[in-house]
Amino acid sequence: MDKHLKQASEKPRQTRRSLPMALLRARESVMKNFRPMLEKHNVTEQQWRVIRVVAEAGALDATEVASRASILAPSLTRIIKTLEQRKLIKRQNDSKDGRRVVLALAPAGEVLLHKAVPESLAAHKGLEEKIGGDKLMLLLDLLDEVALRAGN
Amino acid sequence: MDKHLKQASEKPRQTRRSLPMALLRARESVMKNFRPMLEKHNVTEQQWRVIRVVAEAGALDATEVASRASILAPSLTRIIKTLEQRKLIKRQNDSKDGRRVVLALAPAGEVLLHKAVPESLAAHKGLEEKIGGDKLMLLLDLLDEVALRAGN
DNA sequence: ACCATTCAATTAACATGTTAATTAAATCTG
DNA sequence: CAGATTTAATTAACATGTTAATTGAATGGT
Repeated sequence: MDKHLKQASEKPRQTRRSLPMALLRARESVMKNFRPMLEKHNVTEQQWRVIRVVAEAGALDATEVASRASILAPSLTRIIKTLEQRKLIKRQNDSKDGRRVVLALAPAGEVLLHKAVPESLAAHKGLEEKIGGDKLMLLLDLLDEVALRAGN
Repeated sequence: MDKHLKQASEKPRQTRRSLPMALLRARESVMKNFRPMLEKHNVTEQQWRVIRVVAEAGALDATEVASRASILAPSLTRIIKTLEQRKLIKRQNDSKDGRRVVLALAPAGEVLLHKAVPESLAAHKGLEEKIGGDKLMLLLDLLDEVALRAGN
C-alpha cells in the first residue's frame, strides 16, 4: 500500500495552510523581538500586558483589565497576586460594588513602565522596518477584522 | 511642535495597535471555531496538532514533531506521555540513533483522526466564509512573511 | 580508544491557559 | 423584604509555555 498516494488523496489539511498555525508561528516570531526587553525587566509577557493596560487607563477593575489584555480571569487573579507582591501594582476596593477589584500602578510600576516603554516601542519600530510599514498596517487591519468576524 | 506627536512619543503604544496583541486576539477568535470539535473528541489544541503532524508524516522523530507543531520540547515530552497512555500514538526507538524517539499514530489515533479531520476542515471552511477567501489567503501569506522576517 | 563537545530528550520549577466549581456581593422578582 | 438569580472574583485541577539544568547517546578531534 503506497503511503504517498494515500496521503495525497485523503490527508488532513496541510498544517502550513492552517490559520491557527499561521497565527501561532507569526506570533512566536514576533515575540522574539520583545523577549529580551521583557527578560531585562523581569516581567512576563502577560505581566507586561497587565501593567500597560492599567497604565493606559489609570485605574481599572479586574474584569476590564482581563478583557483589554486578553487574559482569562483565573490567570489574572494569579498575575495580580505576584504583581502586588512585587509592589508593581496596587489593588483598591470599589466603593460602589464590593465585588470589584480596582487596579492601579504602584510607584515601582510607574518606574518600570517608564524604563520599559521606550524599549518596547523600539522593538515595535524594529518590526516595522523588518516587515514594512504598509504591510504591517495592512496586517493589523486584517487581524482586527478577523478577530471580529471569526469571533462569532 | 504638534502636541499630538509629542504625546504619542511619550506614552505607551496603544495596546490595540500592538502586533502581538492583534495576533493574540485574532488567534483567540479563530480558535473559538475549533474548540467545539476539539472538546468533542477530548483532545487539546496541542494534542490535536501533534496528531496531525504525525499523521501527515507517517512517522517522525520528536524534534521534527515539535518543530512542525510549534511546540517546545518539554511540552512535547508531556504531551507524548498522555497521548501514549491514551493509546493514540506509539513511540519507537530509532535504530540508528539511540537518543531519538520516533512517533507514529496508533490504531485509536487513526480512528480519531478520520473522525475529527472532516470537522476540522468544516471549521476552516466556516472561517473562510466568515472572512472571505481572498482575505484569508492574503492573511496567510502575510503571516508567513512575518514569521520569516520577524523571526530574527 | 579517549576525552571533550554536541545533541535529543527529559526533568525541574514556575507562570499561564482552560474549564468547572465555589464564594460573596449585587440585582432581580414576586 | 425574602428568595432566586446573576455577576465578579477566586479556587481547583489539569495541560501547556518557558527557561535552566540534567541525562544519555552520538560525534569530533587527537
